[in-house]
Amino acid sequence: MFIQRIQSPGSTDLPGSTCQRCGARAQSVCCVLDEGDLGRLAAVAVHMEYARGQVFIQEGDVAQDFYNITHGTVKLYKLLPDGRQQVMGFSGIGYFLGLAASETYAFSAKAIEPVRLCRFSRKKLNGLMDNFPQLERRLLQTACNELAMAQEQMLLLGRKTARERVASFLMGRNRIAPMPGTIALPMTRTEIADYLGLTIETVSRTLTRFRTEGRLSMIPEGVMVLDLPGLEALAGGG
Amino acid sequence: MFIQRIQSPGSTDLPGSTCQRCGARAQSVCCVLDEGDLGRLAAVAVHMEYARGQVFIQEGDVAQDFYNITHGTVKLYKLLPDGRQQVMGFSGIGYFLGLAASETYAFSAKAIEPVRLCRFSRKKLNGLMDNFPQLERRLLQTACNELAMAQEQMLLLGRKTARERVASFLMGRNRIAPMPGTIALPMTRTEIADYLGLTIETVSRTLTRFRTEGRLSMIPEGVMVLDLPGLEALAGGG
DNA sequence: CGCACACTTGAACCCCCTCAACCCAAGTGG
DNA sequence: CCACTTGGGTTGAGGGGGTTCAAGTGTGCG
Repeated sequence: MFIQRIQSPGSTDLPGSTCQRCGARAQSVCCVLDEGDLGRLAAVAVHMEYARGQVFIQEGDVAQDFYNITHGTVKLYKLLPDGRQQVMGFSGIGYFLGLAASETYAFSAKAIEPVRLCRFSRKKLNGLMDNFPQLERRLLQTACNELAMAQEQMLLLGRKTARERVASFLMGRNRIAPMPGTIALPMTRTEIADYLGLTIETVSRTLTRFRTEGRLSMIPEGVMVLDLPGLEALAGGG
Repeated sequence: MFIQRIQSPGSTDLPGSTCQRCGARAQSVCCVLDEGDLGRLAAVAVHMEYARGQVFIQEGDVAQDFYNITHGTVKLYKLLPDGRQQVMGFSGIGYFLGLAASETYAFSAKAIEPVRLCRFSRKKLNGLMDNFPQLERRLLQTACNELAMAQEQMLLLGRKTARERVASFLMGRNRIAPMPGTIALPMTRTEIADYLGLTIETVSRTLTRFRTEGRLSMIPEGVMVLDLPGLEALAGGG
């Protein structure tokens, strides 16, 4: 449960330089800032690193910080009192965490791979937003995107069958895959099940059935798509 | 399917006056603007009225307008190709509709009661946001609230039982009820079912069972809560 | 080796869905 | 006035998709 603070080596610790050479910059909200303004962002950013399995946002805690993921994957989830879990999503590089209207976090966040991220204090970022309206507009866009994805997931959870859910999940992963057709699944079957509102057994059986139907093949890191049109049709509920 | 355009009578049609005396102002995003700025908002607003059953936003259509509800209730929903329906939410007075990152609407909207609303062109409102950053910040808050509610609904759809879903729905309605304990249900059982990821029969049976258990009593406009603690406990999944 | 963890597979069960009948109130039209 | 229709709601019987329970496989690791 201990938190490791990453300090840049002296020569690269000039103000702004860390943000300017950040690998996640192009994919994150930071991309709306130019080289000069990045310095002011870097001044309020703290680099963090978490090991696999670490929970770094706890539902209900006071929301003091925002996070921007630069490496790895996290899962966002909510729990019921008896332990039932619903995963809200899996977030990777460039993803902005912590958007919340209320004073407390609405969900927990756990690293499912080794994760590196930037942490910003809410207060300081609010100050930054006053000076950089394009940052605020970008966050509004981000929030709207999140909302659209959440609504798509509500359709899945409320009305799709198990086969349609698993197919939808795979097609969603395929859309963000660096090499389409080869889908990485860094999360466990349990986590997939908790994301899709199913049990681990149903997920496993459904994947097996997709395999025996020739729609995909299993590889160590995930799956390879063999029948893209078929899976897309299933995912769309057609 | 025809759309009625409401024109204010001459004497009240002064710029800004319509917004200043709007009953929904205090509950809507407009509340961040002062009396003077309201005039510029009123200049870009068009008052609309829709009868019960009218669909005024169609999923997939180009998103040219935002809407702000001043009277009545609308349901927001998505459809699968075969007709399966998922209701994303029921929106009442003061609610801001049309927040969308993409160029097209992500859901449809139907009036389930006679509805009056203000329509703003996206373009004009974007121009307004440049001048009134507090409006943009309020929209960001709104979007974050929506997101939190959507995530709570994902937990419901993915992990709660039928009883817990209906109880959660009733407690949610109770929270926004003008007289707590007396819950208005302007939507049909079918619409409740499509909101909760259930069938109409299950919703009906569950309500009947709550009644026989002495948890509520049915009234013409909705239900009256008799066992608030019990329903709250059920809703929370306890 | 032994343990933990992730995953798969089988069998039985159950919650909710499907199908169907029925009630009731509000039109509507002769 | 009654006959008929339509839409919303309730209730019952039966079936099925997914869960639950259980056993077994594979794999990484101290």
